[in-house]
Amino acid sequence: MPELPEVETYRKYLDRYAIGKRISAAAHIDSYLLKKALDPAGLAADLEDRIITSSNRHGKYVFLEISGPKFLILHFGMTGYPEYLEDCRDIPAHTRLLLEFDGSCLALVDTRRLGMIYLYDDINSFLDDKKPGPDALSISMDMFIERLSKRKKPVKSAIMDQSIIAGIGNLYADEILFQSHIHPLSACSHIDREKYNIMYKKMRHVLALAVEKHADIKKYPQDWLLSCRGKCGACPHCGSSLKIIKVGGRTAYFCPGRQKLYS
DNA sequence: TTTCATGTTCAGCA
DNA sequence: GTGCTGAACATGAA
Repeated sequence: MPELPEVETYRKYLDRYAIGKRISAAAHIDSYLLKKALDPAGLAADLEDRIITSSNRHGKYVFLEISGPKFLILHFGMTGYPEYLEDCRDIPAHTRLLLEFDGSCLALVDTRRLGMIYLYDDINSFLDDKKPGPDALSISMDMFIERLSKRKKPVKSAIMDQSIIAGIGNLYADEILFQSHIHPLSACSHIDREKYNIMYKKMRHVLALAVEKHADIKKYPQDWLLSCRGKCGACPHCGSSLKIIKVGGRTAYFCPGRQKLYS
């Protein structure tokens, strides 16, 4: 479930289990995930005998710095996650990249294969290529308002647009709008500044608390939409039934009684 | 069997 | 050029 809180949780997991490790070999490489003309043999050769030295994150991307230096850049798609293995003989199904250390292993597992793997010499050239917007937990309120308020598209599509703000996906977009009392179809250009202030604070609150809870939905407050989405069907605040619509091709849950449409 | 799913990308259109 | 929409991608669960 990789949106910003999940990806940050994975980054911390990698910090714990991969930093300082020497890569003795890379195996189980699925070329479908390799981008930028990477090929399995070339990637394996580039990774071999390197040490993983640090990690960073921008939006939904994790950057693993390896001695050289180079940067192994991971995107977890819709179903990806890292898994550390004490015993390399027990490789999980759907492993798309396996980094072998001296005795242990790190698997990148991704059932649907929508994840992405890049290797870059530096992070800035990667950011120049992909041009993601500012990270959702780093952006200032002024920048947040500036980047959103001129858009004409529905606010939900805008906050999920990685080139506007990086890190928010379908589930957290619904949660942020739910807590901000904004209808997902509201036009960005019609939301007033005061409401943007609220949305900004709710965005930070939702993402920060989700990171603190290690993106474990079971630990989220009961009055969050995420604790309820797809299960209870009723708004955890007012009890009226949640509505399900499509916004920008994605399923949106919201409470029509509490979320105002700006149009 | 069909539909849907937390991801991005890109062709096509106004 | 800008900005937006919807289909496509790969796979499994309901």
